[in-house]
Amino acid sequence: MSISSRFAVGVHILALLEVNKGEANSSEFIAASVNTNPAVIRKIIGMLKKAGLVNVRPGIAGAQPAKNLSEITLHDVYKAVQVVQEKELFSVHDQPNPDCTVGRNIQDTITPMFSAAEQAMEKALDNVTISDVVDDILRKEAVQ
Amino acid sequence: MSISSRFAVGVHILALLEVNKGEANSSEFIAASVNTNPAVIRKIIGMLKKAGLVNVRPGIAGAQPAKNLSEITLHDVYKAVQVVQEKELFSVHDQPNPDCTVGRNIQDTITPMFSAAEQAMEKALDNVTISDVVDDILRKEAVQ
DNA sequence: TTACATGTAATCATTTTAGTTACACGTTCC
DNA sequence: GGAACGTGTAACTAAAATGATTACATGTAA
Repeated sequence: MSISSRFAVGVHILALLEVNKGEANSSEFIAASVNTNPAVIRKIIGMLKKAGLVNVRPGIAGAQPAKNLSEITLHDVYKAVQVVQEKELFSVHDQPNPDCTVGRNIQDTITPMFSAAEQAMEKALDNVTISDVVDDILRKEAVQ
Repeated sequence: MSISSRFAVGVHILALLEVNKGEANSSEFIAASVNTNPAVIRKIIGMLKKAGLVNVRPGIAGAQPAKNLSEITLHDVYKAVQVVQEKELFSVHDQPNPDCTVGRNIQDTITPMFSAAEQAMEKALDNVTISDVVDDILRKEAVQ
């Protein structure tokens, strides 16, 4: 199972806003870059907006970053697009047998262990900003 | 999206083998503790066997850990049950527009970033062994 | 040979995702 | 005011993945 590509698309969108900052960046234009449907882009941009990462207004083409891109981390985007929603990244089988020693304790035991691993991942995502992403894209572009 | 509960079930099975080590631990018995179907248990045990974590033989009831439980980490189980198979934990949208600067570089840019986060998570899973899980279960059980 | 266990394939229902369509609503400009 | 264009959002669809279930071949032991 894989994590929703909404995450990667969210990063793509923010990077595109910077690289293409002279343009209007309508949902249709962004959709062409991502290669998907404009409605999908609008939905994801709506999530980024709700998280305070971009500014966008109805009827006006284009979106703008709501803060400096060096202040937006991959973790911010990860949270914004609700990759895991209210649920945990790791799912635990529910309703194990309460008549069994392991069954009645396994959930309480492994949940914090799984959370620790999830937090380690999120911390790693905190170390990379959209600015880093843009820099890397432009570096790769210059080399070619 | 959540990571397959196969992972949690795999941990459950290994812990049960230890806590209940006097018994036969047939797939039917384990299924009752996990609260699922015996065939599901057999499939997961088969994966654990292939990874060298348990010993089990056709026709003979029960499975046994193939090594000391303090030498089996959550990461070992994670890999054994193929939570992410050959794919990455993070999925990247494919076929972004090659005519766009961001589109033709985004995949190569974010893939290693995502991998780093994934590895941070796996490293955290390496810090916990099945022995730790069993100890915690028995500790919780004693308190009640 | 009978009883019981594992190994494994096939099928099904459920859930989630992304894609698609459609339309209400906001903005701009003539 | 109205035409053109854009965002916001809901509804529906197709595809993919998961876990559950059933069935049966194969292995073991008494």
